[in-house]
Amino acid sequence: MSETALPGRRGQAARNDVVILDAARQVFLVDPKAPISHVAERAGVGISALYRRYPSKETLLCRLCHDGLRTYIAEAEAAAAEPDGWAALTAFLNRVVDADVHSLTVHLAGTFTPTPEMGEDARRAGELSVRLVERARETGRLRRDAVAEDLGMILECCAAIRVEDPERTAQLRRRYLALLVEGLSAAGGPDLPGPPPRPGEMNGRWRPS
Amino acid sequence: MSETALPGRRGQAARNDVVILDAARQVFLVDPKAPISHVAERAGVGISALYRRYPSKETLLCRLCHDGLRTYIAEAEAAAAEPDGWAALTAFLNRVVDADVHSLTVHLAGTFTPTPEMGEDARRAGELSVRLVERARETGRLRRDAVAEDLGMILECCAAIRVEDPERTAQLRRRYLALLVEGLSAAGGPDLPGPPPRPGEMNGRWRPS
DNA sequence: AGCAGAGCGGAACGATCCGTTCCAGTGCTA
DNA sequence: TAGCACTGGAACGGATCGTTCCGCTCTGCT
Repeated sequence: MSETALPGRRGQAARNDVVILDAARQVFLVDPKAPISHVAERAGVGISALYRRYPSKETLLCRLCHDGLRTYIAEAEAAAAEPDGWAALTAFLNRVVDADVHSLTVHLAGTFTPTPEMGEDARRAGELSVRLVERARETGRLRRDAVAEDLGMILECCAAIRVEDPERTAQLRRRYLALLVEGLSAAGGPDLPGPPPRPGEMNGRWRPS
Repeated sequence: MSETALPGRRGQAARNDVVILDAARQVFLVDPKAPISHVAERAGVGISALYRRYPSKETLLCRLCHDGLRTYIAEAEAAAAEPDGWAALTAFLNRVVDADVHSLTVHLAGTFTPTPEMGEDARRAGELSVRLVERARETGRLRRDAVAEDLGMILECCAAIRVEDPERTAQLRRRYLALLVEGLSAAGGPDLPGPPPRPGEMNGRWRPS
C-alpha cells in the first residue's frame, strides 16, 4: 500500500493495475463468459486501459486463473504449518472457500490454453492436497475412504452456492462446507458409495478449447 | 411405448416428439445457453421439427423446466408414502439427484418468464419439502438446525458435480450426496454456522430476465 | 515554457453466433 | 392422384463481442 501515494499519470496507472484486476475478478466470478467491456465498466476505466495491460482477453483470464492457483498453493502451504492435521485440513478448506478461489480457477479453465508454468503449479497444488489429506487421516478424524481428489469436488460443491449478496454467499458456503466436513469426519458411518474420483478426472476442461 | 409401432409420417412425428424432448434435456443440461440448432442436431432432426412443436426457444425451455418441477413433486409425493421419515428424506434426495432435476429446473430459471401454473407448482414443491424435513426431524436422526431450504442448496451442490461421462457423473454425485447426508445426520456435532437459508433466498433467478 | 509521448476513453469495425422464417421436397392418406 | 402434414436445412436480420484506432489529456523532462 505504500505506493498509493504516487500522484500523477504514473500513480493513476499503478492504481488502475489493481483496480482492473479486482474488477475482472468480480465480473468473471459472477459470469465467466462476461464481455470485456463489463470489466472496463466495473473498473470505471476505458477499454484501452485493459488492452494496454493485457494483449487479449485470454491473457487476462489466464492471469486471473493463475493467481487463483497461486492463492490455493499459498493456503495449502500455510495449512501445512498447522501442527494438527485435522485442523489443517478444515482450516484450509474454509480459507479456500472464503477466497472464492475455486470458481476463478475452475470455471475459467477451458477458456484459454494453459501455460507450462500453470501446469507445474497445478501439479504442486495436487501434491499439497495429497499431503493435507494424508495428515488428516493420520489423526483418525478423517473417514478412511476419503481421498485427496475429494477436496476438489468439495470445493466445487461450495462454489455452486451463490446468491445476490456476496457476503451472504460466503455465509451460506460456510454452512454447507461445515455439512460436508461433518460428513468427512464421520469415522463410524458407512463407506461412501461409488469409486472415489481419480486424479485428473475432473480436469476435462484443461484441454485448450 | 405401445405407440412406437405406429408407422409412417404420423409415427415419425410421434417419435420425434419424445426424441426432441430427450435431446433438449441432454443438451440444455450440459449448457443452458446452448443454441437451438444443437438440440436439433442431437435429436437428428431439422430445425423445423422443433419449431413445429414449440413456437419459440423460450417455450421449449419452459416446458423442460416445468417437467423437472413436476418430477420433483412426484418424487416428493412418492417419498411421503415411505413410513420412516429419515428413509423418506434420503431416498427423495437420491432420486432427485439421479434424475438430474435440479440442473434443469434451476439453471434454466431466468431464461424465460414463468407461467402462473409453474409458480403454483413451485409452491407445492416447497410445501412438500417442508413436510419431508419435518418428518425426518421427528425421527431424531436429522440434525436439529437443518431447515427445509437446505434441501435446495444440497441439490445445488450435487448438481455442480459434472464430468464428461454421464454415468460417472451420477456415481460421483451419489458420493457427495452421501457425504452431505452424513453431515445432516450428525445429531451430536456442533451446530451449522451462519443463519440458515431463508425461503426464496435462492430464487433471485425467478424474475423474468 | 514547451514538447514528446505515455496513458486514456470510447466510437467503430469486422467477425461470429443464434433465433426465427421460409421454401422446396417427401411420402401418407383419402 | 391430389392434397396435406411434416420435414430438412438454407437464408436472414439482429445482436454481441473482441479488437483496433483515433483524438485527447496531462506528465515528466529539457
